[in-house]
Amino acid sequence: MRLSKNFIPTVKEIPSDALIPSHQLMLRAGMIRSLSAGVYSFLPLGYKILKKAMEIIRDEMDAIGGQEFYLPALNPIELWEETGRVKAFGDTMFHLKNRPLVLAPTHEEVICSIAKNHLKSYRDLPQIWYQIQMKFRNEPRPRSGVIRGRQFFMKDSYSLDATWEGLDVNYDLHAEAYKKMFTRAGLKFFIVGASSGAMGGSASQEFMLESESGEDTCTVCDGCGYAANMEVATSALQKAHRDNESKAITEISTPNVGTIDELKEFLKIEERYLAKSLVFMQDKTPILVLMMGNDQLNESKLLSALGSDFRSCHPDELKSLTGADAGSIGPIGLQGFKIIVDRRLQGGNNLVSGANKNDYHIANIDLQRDIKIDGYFDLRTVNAGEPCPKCSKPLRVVNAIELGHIFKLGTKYSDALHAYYLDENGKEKPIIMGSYGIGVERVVACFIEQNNDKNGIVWNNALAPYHVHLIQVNSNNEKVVSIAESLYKKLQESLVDVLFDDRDDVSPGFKFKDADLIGIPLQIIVGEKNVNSGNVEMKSRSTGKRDIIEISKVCQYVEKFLES
RNA sequence: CGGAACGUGGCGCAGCCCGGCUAGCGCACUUGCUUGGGGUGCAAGGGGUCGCGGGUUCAAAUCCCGCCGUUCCGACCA
Repeated sequence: MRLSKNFIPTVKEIPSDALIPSHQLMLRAGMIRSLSAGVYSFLPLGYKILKKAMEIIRDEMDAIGGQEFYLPALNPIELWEETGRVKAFGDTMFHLKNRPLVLAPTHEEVICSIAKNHLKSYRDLPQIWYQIQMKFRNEPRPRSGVIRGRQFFMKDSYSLDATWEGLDVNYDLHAEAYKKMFTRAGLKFFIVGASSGAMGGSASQEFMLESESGEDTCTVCDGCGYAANMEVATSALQKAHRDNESKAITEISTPNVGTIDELKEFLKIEERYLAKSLVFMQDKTPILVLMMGNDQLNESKLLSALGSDFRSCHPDELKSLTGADAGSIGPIGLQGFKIIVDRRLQGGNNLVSGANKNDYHIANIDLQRDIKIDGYFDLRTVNAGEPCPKCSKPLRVVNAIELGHIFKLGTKYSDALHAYYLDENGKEKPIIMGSYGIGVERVVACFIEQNNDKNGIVWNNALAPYHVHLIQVNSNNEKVVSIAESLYKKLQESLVDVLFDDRDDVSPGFKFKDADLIGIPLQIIVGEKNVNSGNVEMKSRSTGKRDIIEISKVCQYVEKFLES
């Protein structure tokens, strides 16, 4: 492709709205332009790269027997009413004003409606159905360029099975396919156990990429490779140990002591003896949550412990429910509360907690003796430096970008939409589903996040928009022009995809800067210096290494380079 | 949705606090010359409803009010 005739609008200056490297570079290299918040046009260069990413994904999906669909973005709203997801998505789903249609944010409903009409027998199963298409989500806050947009390409696949064992097989096939895709794309990723959240289902893993600009938080262990989303992460931190003797309960005066730190200072005791109380409302039931010391409650963990949504209490509500303000609330003497306790406190005795009376605490609480407890759960948030639950090395806490997510969905959607099949015994059963997503733009943006330098992007062969970047340095030199032209022709004949900088109105420095910015792995530089002795220069974008080679050996060199 | 900032030729910005000549600078663009291995140099040009609406004033890019847009922090994130 000739740069003189094609549209790759590179820019020198960094657009002020772009903060992260991938966003800045995608704009500067002429890959994308923004149209409005979270909505991007892909220009020819960017689209070419996006298609490369899709091709890798498609290839690995086909390899596990996936069948590609093209599904409608416009969905009748009634379909979404049936699964209750109009409400579940709420404002995140785009609604059309002049038809009862919504823009699909994902496609479980459509897949199910097809399955329901055509997969009637266990003999029709299993199936893997996938699509690589635009999804629409009215994100309240788009950010980080194409990493969180309001419309984006997603590879979504759905496994349809007759048995739970079959689901396990398809789930594992997807996990393996994902590893292959991301490895081929050159991404340094890790896999975490995750919360399946409101999506429902039994197991779920996320494919993550460590990045400062990530919106998820994960713990990772550099020792053994353990990694988990903070929503489910645990550590091998010591539990409360039980003193031999449980002392008698006593009320103690603690004037002006509100926080755990103040209490620790005031009583001069170890933090592990302190039980912090938090109050939530679930429907109309007040919930008291006990945490050790300064341990932070993780709301995702609480959500899975409670099973349904909850909210925190207003200050005046706290006072009327417990008789005290936050800071003096405790488990002793509460009426009508459900009490749940973090596992770290399990078995604890001689604990101090609020007395439900301002400025007073109760000492020597024995959880087994003094309180009726409705359950122990892991509720705390892991902190950096705590020991890994597998190997006890210190954990790191990192931000990460979610590239892909695989779920064992189960029968939630097939039940709601009556997608049933007949088993060997002629018995009607819901199809068992899995759902597996990948953010395509994220694959591209994440690659750039991990592969750039001060001059621009550094593509690998898998995602690079062109195989080689041919630079004709001196357009006024006939010999340079004729050699560059003949190399262009010859390379194209060898099926090499060439970006040819044949511009005659641009200085050499400008061309080199553009080449480094766009970041094609191999640059072929045709300049006066070398052609006079029958040579051209091959420059690797990643290493900066230059080889002077004979003109006749260019194709051979390129071939070898592309294989590596 | 809560908090904050910004909005001035295509891009990056100055001017605004303290109202007053024809709204400026760099990049990009056009033309000519120049240069030709790391965003050449010189010269001459074109391009602006100063986000939108209202108000104050003799006079508003500048002060006041409202709205819209964009970005950041938080909440949310299937």
